[in-house]
Formats: sequence, C-alpha cells, structure tokens
Amino acid sequence: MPLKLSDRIPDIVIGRLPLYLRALTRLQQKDRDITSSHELGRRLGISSAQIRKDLSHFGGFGKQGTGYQIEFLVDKLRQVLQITQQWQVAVVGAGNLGSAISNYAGFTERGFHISWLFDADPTKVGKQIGDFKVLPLDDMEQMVKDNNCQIAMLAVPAEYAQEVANKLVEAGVRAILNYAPININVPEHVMVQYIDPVVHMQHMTYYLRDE
Amino acid sequence: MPLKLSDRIPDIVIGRLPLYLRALTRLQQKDRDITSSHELGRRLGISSAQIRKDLSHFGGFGKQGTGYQIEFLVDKLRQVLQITQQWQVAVVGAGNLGSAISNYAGFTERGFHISWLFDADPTKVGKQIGDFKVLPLDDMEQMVKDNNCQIAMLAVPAEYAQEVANKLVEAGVRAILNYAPININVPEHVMVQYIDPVVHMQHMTYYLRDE
DNA sequence: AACTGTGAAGTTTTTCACAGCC
DNA sequence: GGCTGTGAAAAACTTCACAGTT
Repeated sequence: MPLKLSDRIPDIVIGRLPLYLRALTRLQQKDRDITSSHELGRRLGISSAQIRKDLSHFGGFGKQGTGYQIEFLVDKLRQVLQITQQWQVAVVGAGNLGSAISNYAGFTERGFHISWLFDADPTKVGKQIGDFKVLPLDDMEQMVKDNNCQIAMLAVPAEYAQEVANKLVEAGVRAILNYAPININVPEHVMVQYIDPVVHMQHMTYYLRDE
Repeated sequence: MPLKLSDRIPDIVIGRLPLYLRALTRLQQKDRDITSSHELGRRLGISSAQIRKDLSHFGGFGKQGTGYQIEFLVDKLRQVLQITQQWQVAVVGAGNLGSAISNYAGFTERGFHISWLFDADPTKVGKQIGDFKVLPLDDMEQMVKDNNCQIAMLAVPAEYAQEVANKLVEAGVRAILNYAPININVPEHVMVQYIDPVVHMQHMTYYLRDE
C-alpha cells in the first residue's frame, strides 16, 4: 500500500503524528503488538475518532475488528514524518541551554543527530562541551552548506535570535527550532517551531484560581 | 475597569496571551508606549482581528483610533494570567535537563521562582548544582505542602514520570510542566503541559520534502 | 485617518454514528 | 463483539467588514 499524501493534510493533524508515534514506541517497548484507536486515545487524552480520522489521511493502516499493528503503524508514521533516516542538526548557542540540548541523549533514537555546536563568543569557541567542541559561528555557513544540513536549533539570547536565524536561512537551513523567547521572521519556505517553557507556565497559571 | 472573566474563555485564546505578553514586553524594552493589533499581529504572524478578538474577551483594553497602551495592556495580561506575583516552582530530576532548567535565568523576570530541586538518586542528593542543593525526593511532599507550592517541572526519565507525577499531585501540585517524553495521567483538576523538542522536530521534518 | 470592538460569515476541526469487516 | 474508516453533523475557531470612537 503506497503512502497517500496527495491532498494537503491539515497542519494540526501533522502535529499530532509525533505524539502517536511516541505513544506507539512506548507500547513497543512493552512488547505489545497490537493496539486500538481507543487505547491510544485513552493514553493521549484524544478521542478515538480523531485518531482514526488523522491516520486515515494517509491510507488504511488498521484492520477492522482488530486494531492497528504497532510495528507497521510505527513504520508508516516514520515514513510520513520522514524520519526513516537521521537528520543532521546544527545547534547555535553554547550557553547553558545550548550545552544541555547538544548533549541530550533523546534525539538520536528519534531521528536526529546533533552534528555541530556553534557560538559567536570567542571565549567559548574551542571549548569541549560534552561530546562537542564549540565551533565559531563564522564557520556555520560553510559547514551547513557543505553537509546540506537542513535543521537548526537556536539557543542564543533573544536579542541575537533574528540575526542568527537570518544567517541560518542564508546557509540553506529550512527548519528552525527556536528556544529563544522571541518571534523570528523567516521566508515562506522556512519552518519555525518555538519552545519557551515560560509560555506554558503562564498558560497554566491562568487556571490556578481558587474557586 | 474590572477584569471580565465571567464567560468561559477558550483555552486556545488563553494559550496565546503569553505570546502577546512576550511581544509586548519586548516592545517595552525598546521604550515603546503604544502599539496596535496590526503591529502585534505582524510580529507574531497572527491576524490583527484575532488579537483584537482575543483581548476583547477580557474587556476593552484598547482605544479606538489610537491602539493599545503597552504598559496598561501588559499589566492587564499579567492580571489575567495571574503572574502579578511570583509562583514557587519545584523541579524534580537533577540530571542534565533538570540542572539546566533550574539554573535558567529566564524564569524569574516572568513570574516564576525555582525554589527546589529534587532527585530520587542518593548519589545526587546533597550535591550543589548551580544555585541549588539537590534535595531527596522523599522530602518533596513535605516541602511542597508546607509552602503551598502549586507548580512543578518534571525532568525525570520517561519510565518514572507517571510515578513522580502521582506524588506531586498527592502533595497538592496543580500544574505540571512535563519534560519527559511521555503522556501522564492526572486528575481533572491538575493541568499538564508538555515540552518535547523531538515532537517539534518531527513535525517540521514532515514538510522537508523536495518537491 | 487610524484604530478598536464585534456581530455575522466563513472556514476548520472535532465528534457522531454507522456501514463494513474480522 | 469489537474495531476501522468515513460521510454527515456539530462545534470551535478565524476572518470579514464595518459602526463607532479618538
């Protein structure tokens, strides 16, 4: 069965696929072979109908009466998300955050290999941080281009984020995970996702009313 | 003008308020006094109509013909989000991630004070990590209860996340920011938000097709 | 002239509910 | 009996467009 991707699929659906994949991988670790939209839904706090509908965008992955074969579905989701091979990733910013990111073990097994750690600060360049030797930001463009690296993580102070993002785009990066607490502007063809823990915290405090 | 909160406001709206606040604070740093829904929208990649509608849920914060007074709006958003005072936060997990989180400077100025860092591992307990001395997880419940701490960040391995979450809830925590790459189940009255960089990365790789 | 606040219209997303299959 | 896949219905969300204000 070929992957069906012809019609444009809503971004909100794409955003849920990694969650499905994550839950499925966990079931796999427990040596489970088969699951259902109901079980997945219960675990994820999502309705079973939604899960079925989301998955149906890509073709029929399940069996009526039975459910979904986990290994098969994991495979399909990896294909859809294009994480069958590893992506090279450049990290910019070798402060506390950049260091923690670079040496976070969780990326490798889920499709990403941190390849370089850059910083503009000459006092940081050359230092060994975990597995990485900090490279000068000036080498970034060359490195990214030569290796056709398409993804970067941005862990610089907010005031430099736009400037560094521009350089990344210039170098050919098409996807940026921005840890700096600021919105950045990029061309149409470049994707940006944001991680700002404070945003999540402030979202939650809204509900911390006593009544 | 009193804060209007009577009708239930969509969660998706609440989720955008921290982004507005973040953008406004940046404008403030540039000594700007007044802005408009159009300017904010441009910066955030959100339509001006949406911003106006979102803000209107809480009362009229703007002036027709003029726009929004930044300081006033910042104040109002802080009230709505309940970050006029600082919240005490407990961090569980003193590994790489927990250490980086605990010592991240960005929380303080935006409403949160990391108060404690806990870990279950006896070899870590007692160690000094940045500003924190690692406390035994067994002390957590007492500490959280005594100080009426309502918010925790979870930075433990996935296989312990549920167990620790249960303890946090037991201790009275009502909001959890979960960095572990796994969904956790909590009672109705407890809020959970997730941070998993890989989910964002996998979301982006979907679009990295050559077409 | 510029901008907000907001009903109404339009679009997207979710849920329902059931035919079809194992 | 249990489950998927899916049109149709319902709900949620966003945009439009303009009256009203400065």
